[in-house]
Amino acid sequence: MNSRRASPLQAGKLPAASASPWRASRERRRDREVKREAVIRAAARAFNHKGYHNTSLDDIAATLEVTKPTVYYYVSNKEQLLFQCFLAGVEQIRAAFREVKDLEAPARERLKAVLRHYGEAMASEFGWCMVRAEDQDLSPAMSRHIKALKSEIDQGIRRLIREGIQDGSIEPCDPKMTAFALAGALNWIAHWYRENQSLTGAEIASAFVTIFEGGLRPRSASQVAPRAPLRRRVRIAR
Amino acid sequence: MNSRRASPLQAGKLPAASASPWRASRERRRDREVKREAVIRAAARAFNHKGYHNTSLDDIAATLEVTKPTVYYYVSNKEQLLFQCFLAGVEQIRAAFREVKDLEAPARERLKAVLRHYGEAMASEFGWCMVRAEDQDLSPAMSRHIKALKSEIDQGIRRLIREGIQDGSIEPCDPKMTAFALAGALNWIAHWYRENQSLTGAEIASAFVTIFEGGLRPRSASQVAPRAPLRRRVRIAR
DNA sequence: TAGAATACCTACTCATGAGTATGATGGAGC
DNA sequence: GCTCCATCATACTCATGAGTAGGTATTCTA
Repeated sequence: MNSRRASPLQAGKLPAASASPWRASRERRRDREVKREAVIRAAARAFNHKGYHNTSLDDIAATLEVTKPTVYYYVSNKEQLLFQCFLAGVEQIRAAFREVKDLEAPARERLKAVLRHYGEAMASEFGWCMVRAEDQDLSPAMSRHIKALKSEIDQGIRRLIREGIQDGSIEPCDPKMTAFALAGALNWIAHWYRENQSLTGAEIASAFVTIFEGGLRPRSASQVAPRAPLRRRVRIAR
Repeated sequence: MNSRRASPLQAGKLPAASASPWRASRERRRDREVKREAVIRAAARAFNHKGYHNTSLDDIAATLEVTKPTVYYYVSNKEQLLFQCFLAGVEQIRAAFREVKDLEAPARERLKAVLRHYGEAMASEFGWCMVRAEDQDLSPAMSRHIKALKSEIDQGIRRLIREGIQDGSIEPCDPKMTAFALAGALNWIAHWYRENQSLTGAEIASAFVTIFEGGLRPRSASQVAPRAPLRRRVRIAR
């Protein structure tokens, strides 16, 4: 483990974003930040895979091929670790809001853009942490912090909906309930999405956006008269 | 199970569904089932409130004013307890499907009926358990069982969507993605809904159904031209 | 080249909580 | 009265996992 010796991969050809910065380059480079991020990323992966409570810090350390105290060298405790994962995910969504802020498009278009990024974030390795970082598992202070961030996003969505209703790009509706429905559908992605899925997060988000936009009720005025009698459900009574 | 002696509360005047059957009536009545259900209900409440891993069986016992071995007298282990809570919730949804099975209405109407019950179940005390009973926390066998039940529900929704597309009551769409979106929005209720909310589960479900049905894009052909220039977002350029 | 940091490891402590062994109590039936 | 069985409590065991104490090696700095 004690290898001085100039490393050849100094000028970063870092293969994948997932490799362990420890064993990857034997000699100790002290880019603390790189390693710290690797810890957080590994934690996110583990939480995503096994859940917060079923992941021990030993597990995370093993993934990185180090020991538990090393993990504690980069992060103060397990709760902090979850919190950092949460932040990493939320930041993606906040960026989406910023990106859209000064666009001149109607609100529905801006909302769609945000939702697409939102969905991508949910399908990322931090999705689970954003969705499952619960008050229940966190100290009161951290719980408040997380709630505030979540609320900020919720309010952002509601605002876009209200603006859409005003500028006529969105059908009048209850902004609160609509925001809940939208966020719920997208949050749920974090529950079922696994990498190596055929669709990317962005594609899923797009599909959802299309569904939400159009609605289930047919738009074509043809409104085919419900021809229920076609159904073959007479069968065994009882 | 062997209750000889006519029980006075046979013809149920059960005050609230929440009272403890133990201390509530000091003398021991041996309706094992009633007590067992009380255990499960108490567990569901506790899981709902504090999460599975943050709830000890001592907690649950304390709620019922008994001790842990008493809980183990009615249920074999913690996992079983979670599973029973899960079942209680899922059964409500399965009942909804059965109820709708032989209706002569167009598929969209049947779907709406199912979704309303679905939403109610999610707002019930078993909602959390249905949504959060994860593979991660369960033995492989139980995990398979739960997955099968979830899949059954998912497939049921997809089938209704397909039927709706066929009978013309639902706009053509991807049944799988649409089912995910619907279920996601409704499942999410279990995360944020708390009793003493102003809306009931059924009302929330109805609101969601309306949103899903109509879609965000305005239906009135008036299609107000996106008058984006109205917006006042020129401000500080970075 | 001698400290002084930095980065990491071995080997603990210690609380928590699931699950159990065993025994007490009290009513039912004879 | 005695026995059986259902019900419940006391008082454990035991594994797990968060977090730490203290030491070692490597690199930086003067």
